[in-house]
Amino acid sequence: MTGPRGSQPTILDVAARAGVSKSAVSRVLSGTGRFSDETRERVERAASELGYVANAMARGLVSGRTHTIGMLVRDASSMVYTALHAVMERRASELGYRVVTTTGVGRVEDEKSALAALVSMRVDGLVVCSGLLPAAEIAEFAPRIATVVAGRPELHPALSSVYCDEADGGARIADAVADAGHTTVAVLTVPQDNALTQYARSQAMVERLRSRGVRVVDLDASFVRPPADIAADVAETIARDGVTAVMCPTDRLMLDLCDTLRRFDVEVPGDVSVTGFDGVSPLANDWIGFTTLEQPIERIGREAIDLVVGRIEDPSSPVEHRSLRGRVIPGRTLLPR
Amino acid sequence: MTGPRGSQPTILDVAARAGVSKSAVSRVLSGTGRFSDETRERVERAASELGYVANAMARGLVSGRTHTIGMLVRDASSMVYTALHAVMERRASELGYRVVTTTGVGRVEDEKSALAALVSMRVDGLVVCSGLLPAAEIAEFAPRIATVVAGRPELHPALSSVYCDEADGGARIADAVADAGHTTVAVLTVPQDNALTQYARSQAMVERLRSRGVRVVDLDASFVRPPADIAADVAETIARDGVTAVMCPTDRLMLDLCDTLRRFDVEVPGDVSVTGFDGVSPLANDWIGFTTLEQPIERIGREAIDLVVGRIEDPSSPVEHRSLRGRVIPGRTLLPR
DNA sequence: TTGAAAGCGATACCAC
DNA sequence: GTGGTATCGCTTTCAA
Repeated sequence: MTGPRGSQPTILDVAARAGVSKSAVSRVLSGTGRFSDETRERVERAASELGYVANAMARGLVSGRTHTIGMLVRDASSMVYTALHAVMERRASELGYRVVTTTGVGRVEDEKSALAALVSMRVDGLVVCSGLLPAAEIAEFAPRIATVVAGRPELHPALSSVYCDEADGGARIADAVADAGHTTVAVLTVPQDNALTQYARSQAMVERLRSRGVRVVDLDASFVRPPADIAADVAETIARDGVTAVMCPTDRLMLDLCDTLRRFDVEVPGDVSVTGFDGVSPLANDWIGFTTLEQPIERIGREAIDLVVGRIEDPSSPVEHRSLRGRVIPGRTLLPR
Repeated sequence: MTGPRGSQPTILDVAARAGVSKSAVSRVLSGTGRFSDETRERVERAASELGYVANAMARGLVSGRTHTIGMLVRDASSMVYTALHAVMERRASELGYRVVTTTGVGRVEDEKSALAALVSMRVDGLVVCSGLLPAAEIAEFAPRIATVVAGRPELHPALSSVYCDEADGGARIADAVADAGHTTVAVLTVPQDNALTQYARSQAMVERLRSRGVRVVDLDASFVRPPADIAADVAETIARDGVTAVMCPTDRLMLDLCDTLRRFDVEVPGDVSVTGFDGVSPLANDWIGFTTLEQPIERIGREAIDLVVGRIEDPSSPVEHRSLRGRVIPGRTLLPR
């Protein structure tokens, strides 16, 4: 180590050790330009002996490119974002990009700063996977960085997006419930500003149920309400209104509901049928048996990456909005009636 | 926008617009040094009008600090890593750091390059959450970057680590099985080089069971084997050896097993009891009812961050190894016998 | 309090 | 083929 304690070796250290100029080192290590075999060998040896790792900041500063896509996720512990993350990472690496992920810790302010952090790193492209941050905040960077919104319908004219068709999904799972013969159904709904997508799908469920002549009870499932309170409402509506099925906007909420309902001596699916939404592993599993709508996560992730990379490599490529359909997964939490 | 199309405004653009020098802008925006109120106001206005976001590369290049912790996770779709991610993000932000996450896509080679990518970004610290990458590969960077291994016991002298006490955990869950009266038990085991931690916990289970006089059938659960094959082995050993309980090294594997066992007409827990390991939400849920060992994810994540930040801010702070105990979560997949 | 100037570590365009 | 030099955007002395 040449520099002060704790500092990393630079291209100059490598050059000195190899007995060549730093230009030569740069050429060899980046594989551009010409150099002799001997130069290559000496440089490579020196670099590996020194444990040299090029400084991406310096490199990005001059080249203006980082070959990195920044991904903003809403909640690192959500399975949906998690699944998206994995898919995107894979696709990006196929295309020669690296993905770095950051997340707000739930608050809008944090997400803004997380997004700014990504921008400050000068990632080549941005994929936003969060139904929290308003489109305007995201669009602010769009003129300067290729930006795609994934997993949420966002028809902003400056932002491309890929998402599950929530209206179709909500309608289909509602059809499954209606087809099973339920005539009085509770739908858990979150406020629009809690989560756009969840709101949209619940609305679609309500609408389709009504159009099929099903009586609908709308229940408040705001994020701030403890699952126990929601379960209490559900238990009450079962007793009072004769509800025989409950539709949830996410599998996660469905799980919490199934869990807490037991405290009210309500068993799923014995006493009431329940459906979810997302269909992401590991909850989407035959043994668990959730009846749910599976989002096309694989395609969403893949196409989101394809869209950003497309825009990175050709900034003139048009904004696109891709709506992808999910499919109903039948399970044992929905019983015919 | 001053520069060429698509480029971001620089400190010079802000300076020009505010009618001050770039030094002044730098001082105001980073809040260091002295400046008049008027200067501050003009700079702030110019910056926000331009949508200026400082270039972290340029900044980091000169300051030598990024205030960023790089996190390497093995598998972005694993719930354990995902949970760790969320915890770390939260703790880091409390301490004034940002976390960026990368992941290999499963192969050792990819993890090495993902780690190198983090190093090349010159993150201030590294948290490695992967049982895949050999310690030597990780340790290579340790002299120059504060490095902590989380979620896996790593006693390498250059690396701090925080992890769940696998031996204790394996023994405790094994005790639960033995206490329930099972006398012939199958333990699913993965090869050591598939996953150190999983290997360790399975070994601990086997050992404890044997020491309690339980007959143990060791079953191969290599990552490469399809769950159906594993389930077939389990079904066979139930029929042939009279196994009444199966212990799995992860909840995930447990779930796959429960699922595929049904194809062999083996019901859980009716025909056989099953236990898992990890206890991470959402699978750790009363309704699902897994009997498992809950890892202290919250503490692991928090302490990992505390350790890296400690070493970032005081490089002379000693290497530490913290072993944290988990606890058994009773569930309905383990029946007394 | 302010601005000019010197780098940080790499790349790229030069002559040689 | 090779090495010098300007340059990327910013922070940080250092004079003024």
